Amino acid sequence: MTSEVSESTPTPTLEMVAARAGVSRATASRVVNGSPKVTPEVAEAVRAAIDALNYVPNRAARSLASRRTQMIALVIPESTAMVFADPFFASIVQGIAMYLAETEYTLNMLIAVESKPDKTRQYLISGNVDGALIVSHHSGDHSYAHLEKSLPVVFAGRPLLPDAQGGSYFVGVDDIAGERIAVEHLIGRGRRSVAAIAGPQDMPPGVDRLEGWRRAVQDRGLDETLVEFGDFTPASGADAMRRLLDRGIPIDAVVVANDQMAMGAYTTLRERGLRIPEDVAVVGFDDNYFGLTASPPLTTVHQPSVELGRAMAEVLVKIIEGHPVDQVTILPTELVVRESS
Amino acid sequence: MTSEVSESTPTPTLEMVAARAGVSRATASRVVNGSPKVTPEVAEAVRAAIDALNYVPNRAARSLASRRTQMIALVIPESTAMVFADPFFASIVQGIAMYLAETEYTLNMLIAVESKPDKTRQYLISGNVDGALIVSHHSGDHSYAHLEKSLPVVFAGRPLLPDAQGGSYFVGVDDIAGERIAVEHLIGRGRRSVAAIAGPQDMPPGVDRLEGWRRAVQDRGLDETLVEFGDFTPASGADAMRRLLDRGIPIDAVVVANDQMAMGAYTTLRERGLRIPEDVAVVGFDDNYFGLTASPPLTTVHQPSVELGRAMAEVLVKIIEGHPVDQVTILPTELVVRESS
DNA sequence: GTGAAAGCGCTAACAC
DNA sequence: GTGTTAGCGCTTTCAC
Repeated sequence: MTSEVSESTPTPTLEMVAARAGVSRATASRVVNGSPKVTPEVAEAVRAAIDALNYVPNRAARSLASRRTQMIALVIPESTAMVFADPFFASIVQGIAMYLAETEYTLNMLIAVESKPDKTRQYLISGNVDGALIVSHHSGDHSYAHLEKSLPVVFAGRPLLPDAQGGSYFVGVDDIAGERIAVEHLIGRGRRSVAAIAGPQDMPPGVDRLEGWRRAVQDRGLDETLVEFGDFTPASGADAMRRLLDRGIPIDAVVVANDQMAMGAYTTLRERGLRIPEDVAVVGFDDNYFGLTASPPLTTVHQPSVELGRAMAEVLVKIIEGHPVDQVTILPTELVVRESS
Repeated sequence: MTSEVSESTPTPTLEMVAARAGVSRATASRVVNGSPKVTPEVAEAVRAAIDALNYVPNRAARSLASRRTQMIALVIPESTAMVFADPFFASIVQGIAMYLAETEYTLNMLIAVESKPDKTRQYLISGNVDGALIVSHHSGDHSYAHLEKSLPVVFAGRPLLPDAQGGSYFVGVDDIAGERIAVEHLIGRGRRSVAAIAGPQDMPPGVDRLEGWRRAVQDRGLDETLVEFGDFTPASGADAMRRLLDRGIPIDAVVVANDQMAMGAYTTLRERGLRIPEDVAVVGFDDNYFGLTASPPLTTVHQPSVELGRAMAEVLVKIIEGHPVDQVTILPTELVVRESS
């Protein structure tokens, strides 16, 4: 047993490990880094010393010498910082963190303060991290556009300008296809007046989901003017629904660009005494538990959010380690039919 | 203008800054670190060189030499990783990140994988970070109990065992007082049969909020048996409400240990044809926008979650920098009266 | 396969 | 006030 009154043991160094194993620091280092050119017995001895001493490499020293930091930045623009209130982003972060927990990389979370735009940029390009993950509502953001020249970067979502993606990498879903399937589902159930509550048109998901609705509606020759916009918040969804209803045109279904606005639409529909789905069917987008636990449970387009985060991290690590990866990774969406449609 | 075809500029070092400013590395370092013992003119020259070169200190080198890492770990147990789905935790993380963004410290987010409990622990005590923030449902968690002997640690919530807090620091709210005020509000509005939907009894907030209800109810000599338990999820709140109603005892109000379970209670109440608040008043706890956007908007006990995160980070930084801080920081809750009561 | 030696970029005594 | 001098703990040629 260890002495109860043991002095706080000095942090073990590679030097100590090497001494205990009777080898040089170089060899000990090789074992730590899994170099193949070490005799099994020697490696074993070093490993024994390592856990006898409870040795953990000093990251600072390691990265100073190797010029790799083993750190990955997760950059969140301040304006998106409310991100955390959004279960979708929350899940992405979770996916990233969980993937990285299995690797040697460490997650460095940065809130990019807008008043000091250069601070974040400088931090990133100054070799403090091996790569960056950018999670922003406005994907392909402003200040991060040319970052990929200095270090590997992976963005959530799709590039803002399809042609301008440069050397950037993206991980996202096909919003157009996802929303389109939602509309077709509604039409398939006999709905003929399918309105849309769209998201902001300066964000790719806002644009693409609207486009998905538009294409489906055009295909069937239905009314393409039945659209109102919101900003992804529940309140804005409620307002948009109100405006849609106030047009006086009968509506028997509405696809909403995210679950939270769909919840707002629920509120308005109830106010007006309309039943869901009997009078108006509602379909959301995201699949978070706002919708899952709503009444009636919301039919929605599921995005694999945790997997999205996981994939972002995975792509970045591959780039860093020089493995080949596609520039754009698209994960599938899936329509989850519940009781609101 | 800079040449368009400039080679990728080598990362500037302190050495280069010093040379350009015509001083020694030591002096340059002093300027970078804000030492007072530098002649203003010299300092100015160095500063000029710094931004001419766009110099950013290399963290690895700095921390290797100074034995400080300028990194703070945010530890989230895997079991709590769903944390991110909980707006309350999400806000705490946001508060932490935003505070740290203003300091020299950097946030290192770790998911403590339960299958390798020592990995996280070792990482923390091996000098990779200057301090740790522990955000766990089970505050004062298992493996982190004795961490404070090795590095500064701040926990969210209150200590599990009041006497066993040792050298630990805590930041939280007074759940007992908060819930008590909620109950008194209900009684003040004439409710006489105030039930409780409590949280898990292995978490301080679960225990304390129940205790707050109990004390208030006891004071007025009301029924103390009207309690059912949930696990903080909406579904469990719905179930608990169902069990409460099934007892056949008339209930005219219910305090729920968090907003999400309150949303579940809403669902059940509606199922049973009971009106909120006419038949049953409902009060939640947290104040997130599940409740805010519910219909009717939920009366709830507000927790200053972003501030809680901010305070955690602030306390930790103070400890690290040797400033005095209280071991326990309690932030105020506030009853937000909306339409459900 | 293994060791010796030379740094990685910076801070911190210690002289001056 | 400023420069000199040692390292911080590790990786990585380069010989052997």
